[in-house]
Amino acid sequence: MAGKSLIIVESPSKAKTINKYLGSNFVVTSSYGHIRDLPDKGVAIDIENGYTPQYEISEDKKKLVAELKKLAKDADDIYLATDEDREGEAISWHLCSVLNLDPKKAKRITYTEVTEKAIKNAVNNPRFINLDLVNAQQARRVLDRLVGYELSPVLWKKVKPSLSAGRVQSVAVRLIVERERDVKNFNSVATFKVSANFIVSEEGGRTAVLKAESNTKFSKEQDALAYLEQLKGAIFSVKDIEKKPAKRTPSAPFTTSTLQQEASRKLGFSVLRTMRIAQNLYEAGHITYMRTDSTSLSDLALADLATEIKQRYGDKFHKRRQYTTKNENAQEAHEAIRPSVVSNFDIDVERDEQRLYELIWKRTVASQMNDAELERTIISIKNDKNTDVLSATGEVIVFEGFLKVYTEDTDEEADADDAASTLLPPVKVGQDLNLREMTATERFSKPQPRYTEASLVKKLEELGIGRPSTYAPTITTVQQRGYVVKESRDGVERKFRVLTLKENNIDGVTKTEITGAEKMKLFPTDIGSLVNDFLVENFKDILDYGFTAGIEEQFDEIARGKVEWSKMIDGFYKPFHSTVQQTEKEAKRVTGERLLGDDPATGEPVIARMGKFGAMVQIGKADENDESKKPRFASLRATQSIETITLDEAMELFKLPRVVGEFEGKDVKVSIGRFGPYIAHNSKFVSLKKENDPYTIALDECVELIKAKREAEANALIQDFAAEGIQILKGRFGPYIKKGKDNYKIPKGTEAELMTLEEVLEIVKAGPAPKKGSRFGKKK
DNA sequence: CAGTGAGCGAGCTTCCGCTTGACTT
Repeated sequence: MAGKSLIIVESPSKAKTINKYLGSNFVVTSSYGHIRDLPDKGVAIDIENGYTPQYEISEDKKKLVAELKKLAKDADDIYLATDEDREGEAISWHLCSVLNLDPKKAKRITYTEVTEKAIKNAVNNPRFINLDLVNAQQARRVLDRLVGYELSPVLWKKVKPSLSAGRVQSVAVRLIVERERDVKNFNSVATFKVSANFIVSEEGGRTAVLKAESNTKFSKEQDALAYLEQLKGAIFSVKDIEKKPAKRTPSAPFTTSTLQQEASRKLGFSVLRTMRIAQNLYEAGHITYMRTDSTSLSDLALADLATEIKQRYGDKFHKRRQYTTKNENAQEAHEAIRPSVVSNFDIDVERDEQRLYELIWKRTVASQMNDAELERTIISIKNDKNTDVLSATGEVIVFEGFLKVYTEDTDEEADADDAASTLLPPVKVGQDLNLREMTATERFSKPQPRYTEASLVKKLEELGIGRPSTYAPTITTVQQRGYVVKESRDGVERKFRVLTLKENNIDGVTKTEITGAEKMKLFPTDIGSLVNDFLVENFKDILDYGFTAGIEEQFDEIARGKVEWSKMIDGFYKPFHSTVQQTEKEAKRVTGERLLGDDPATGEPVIARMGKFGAMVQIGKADENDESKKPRFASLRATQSIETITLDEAMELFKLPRVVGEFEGKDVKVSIGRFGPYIAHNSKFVSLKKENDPYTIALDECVELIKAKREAEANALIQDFAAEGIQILKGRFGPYIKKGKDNYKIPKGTEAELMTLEEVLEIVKAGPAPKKGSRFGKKK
């Protein structure tokens, strides 16, 4: 390694690419993101001493850091090439600290595009670490820790253990809670909209239909009826034909957020799935980096795109465009998400990867294509009975431009009556038109739609909350905490009136439609609403939609060297901490308690509230003076909520646990537990199937389930050391050892059937396997 | 596709932002 230079980047795939560009005098390796951070345990900030963070090398990075140290020791020169943003600057600074480099002298290089020219240019022009930018990152990190680790314990005390709050997740939950309330409180207004179909004779004796609409709307059916009455026998004619040119412009290339939105709309992917697939494409070298907030393309990419478009579609389809990023918070450390090699349209990957790649390819190519030119035609139609004018709108494409490749979808459901992009039959001004029928249809105003994962990401980005690397994990977190659920819900039937004028006759019919049906939308849970209301009431500032934008401005001041970071934090923390203390002292426990009515049997009050293990209903209240007076409890079903459950529904819940009968001399009891409905029999438990109703299931059905479970257990038993109370069982991940409540892993390559008692005891002695941690950020 | 089934007595939970890998109890 003597005479060689070491370059450290953040992503290993990037390291691989850069390695190809630089000669053998360079060794390119990666830090895999941050290498040091605050430990999980405790606040780990010395608040009294200038908020000094107590950084640690993360457990899973120790091995990596040791390797980096070794490489650094042997290198002549070290270039810190982490991303050109706040976090990247901090990573370089942490690298200095673990590699014993002087941050004032270390060589820091940056580039926003991974091309040979950009990399070589960067290596030839190193700078020093920007300590102001590092301090802005430290302020960000410390503030997030203080908010998260002081707010969460307040929730443990006042609401329920293990809950969490934070600058980003709590605002995400607030958006969903408030949108849900808007939807529930929305007053739908009915209006009658008028449309008409005319018959137009075309050359050759054929006829075409011209569809037109009136701008006049009626709030009452009788007014709509009067309008139609008035037009009985009317003669309609073309009043005017107006033609206007119009154009459409392509969208900017993908950022993380817009990719997540379009993959959701066009492919139905969750944001997590989109990111996983994009990661695969990135690692295989098919696309550029997928966590980016930038819409810009490298000069190299622009040139390749020009060649590709001209060759595929012709010169007039190409238009060079460089997009500026609208988002004020963008840090633009990378390019937009684009194909690495634009001439590759077909790549050899899995189907989902292919579909996402195609989307990226088309979006990128379209972004460098010419506007689509359209001609919009508006035909106005008058009549001899009133002054109302109907109009028919049509659109024809004069020049396809980028539409040849790509159209962006919108979140709004397309109106089925939308007349856009239709060709209108040929008519002349003054020409009479034959009315086939005219209808006045009752339509209802709609509330703002509930959020999908992707539209929530869009909203968060607009508010400047969260980063490309955290959108998907944030959405997972709020669901994991039980604040939010993603599900589909059935709609309800709604009646609407349709009045039809046909052949001088008016008919009124009542039709039904389904309204309010939702597909994979985000809904708040009881605990989500409860926690949100508590936080909004007591920590209004932090839950404010503008909070992040406000502190980002202060971080910018730090980055510009105008403000000392610990002073900024002090200004935030002093009032925040005193609010925390005051809330802990004064705020009442939040249970969302709601009185449903009285128990018909005993006359005692029945309430719904949040308990330690979730939403529940309760009959009677505990009495300190009377030990014998214990309330009865029952958990709510997953589909029920504290805010909407009725007394009758609550009383149903108390029918469990239910003794169905006897089997082998023991009671067969049915109840609903933490994991859903189950049968308890002879101190064993059997889960009910989806189709079994715990309130009505019969004894023979229960017995069947018990027998089935016994058989499954017998099949799962590989070895039984009854004397020691140890069993070897067949599990989901292969065989494992079970003793009492503990499970033990069997080493790879060991034949479970042939294990001796001695071998098993050896494993048991070594202790049970550690509990499963979360997917990201493994616990020790 | 195994296991879990309570209603605080113990200790623990928790943030946001960078990154990918190991093969689960």
